[in-house]
Amino acid sequence: MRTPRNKGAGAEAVMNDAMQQFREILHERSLRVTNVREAIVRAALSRDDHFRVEGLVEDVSRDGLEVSVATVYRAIPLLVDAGLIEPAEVSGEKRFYEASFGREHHDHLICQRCHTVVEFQFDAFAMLERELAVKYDFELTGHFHELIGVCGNCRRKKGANGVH
Amino acid sequence: MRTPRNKGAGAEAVMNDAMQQFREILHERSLRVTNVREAIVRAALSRDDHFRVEGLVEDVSRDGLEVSVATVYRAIPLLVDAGLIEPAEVSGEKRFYEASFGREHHDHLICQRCHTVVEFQFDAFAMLERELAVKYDFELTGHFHELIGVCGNCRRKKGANGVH
DNA sequence: CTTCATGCAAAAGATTTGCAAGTTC
DNA sequence: GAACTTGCAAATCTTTTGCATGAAG
Repeated sequence: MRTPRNKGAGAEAVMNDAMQQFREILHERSLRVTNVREAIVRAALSRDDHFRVEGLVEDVSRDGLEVSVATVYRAIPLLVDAGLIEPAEVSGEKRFYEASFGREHHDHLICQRCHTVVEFQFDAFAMLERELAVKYDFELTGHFHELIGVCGNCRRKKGANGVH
Repeated sequence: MRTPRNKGAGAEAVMNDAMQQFREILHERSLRVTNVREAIVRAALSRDDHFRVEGLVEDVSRDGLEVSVATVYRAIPLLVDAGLIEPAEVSGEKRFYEASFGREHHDHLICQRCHTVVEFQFDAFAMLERELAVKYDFELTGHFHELIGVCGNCRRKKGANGVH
């Protein structure tokens, strides 16, 4: 469901770069480089899906080190600011993140029945957004763009219209 | 900041149509038409801004009738399904809604410094979205599109770049 | 050895739910 | 009268925070 990932040789290099970038953010802010924070970074960047804070807690502990949710919550903004992760699936009730470092930006097409998430990347949108920003005198720093619908599979299963 | 609203003569007609649509949803589901639900609908459609559940509770009570938050929470999905309101500003931590019945669909451009919200409506986006839906075999039912940036005012106040 | 990080438990905030009493159809 | 609503309070869930103890620089 997601764009190709760095699973092999490149993966380690990406992880190192990400960690480097993370340390820089920490230094800039006079914050400490700790095992726990690095473990959180590794856990987050190892995920290929949309994850929640609880998921990271479990991943870190599965990795040997225990971490409290409070600590992960405190670390999340740092990872976001360092460009390692970003919010995903904003329109739903729950808060999800996804690894973004070293990956191309994309948006999501979400099936409201089976919750399948398809990533898409469509430059035309970005161009229009830039046009709009100029028109309203905004300097763009980010965006959320989610398309909600019913995927082909679900339509075939339960009928051809949107009625439930 | 928002598109022109029905404040005068048309407002009442819109409210009636909305209420009609709401009653239909209730009937379809064998749910009851109650004073409380109608008061919630009136409160929601009277708002021209992005509101929260708590705000509706206050509006309804200001209108003479008391209602508990639980009841409003229970009513929200009905209003959404009836097409009277829709989620707005999902990107922040808090959940906001806005009246949508009888109003043109629009998306938001939000200033991350002063939180000004500018509405925009740009048909070109919709066309691209339809194209994408076809490509991925989705039947679109909705979308969420929020542009984040820094407005001209804020840029002039605190410098020309995005650094804070 | 000063400043920051962490875990824990408590707090806070938002939303949901069980239940008894009141309403709608 | 049967089925649905509502308010209330308790329960959940998610995220934040205060504080004492333990590390990083």
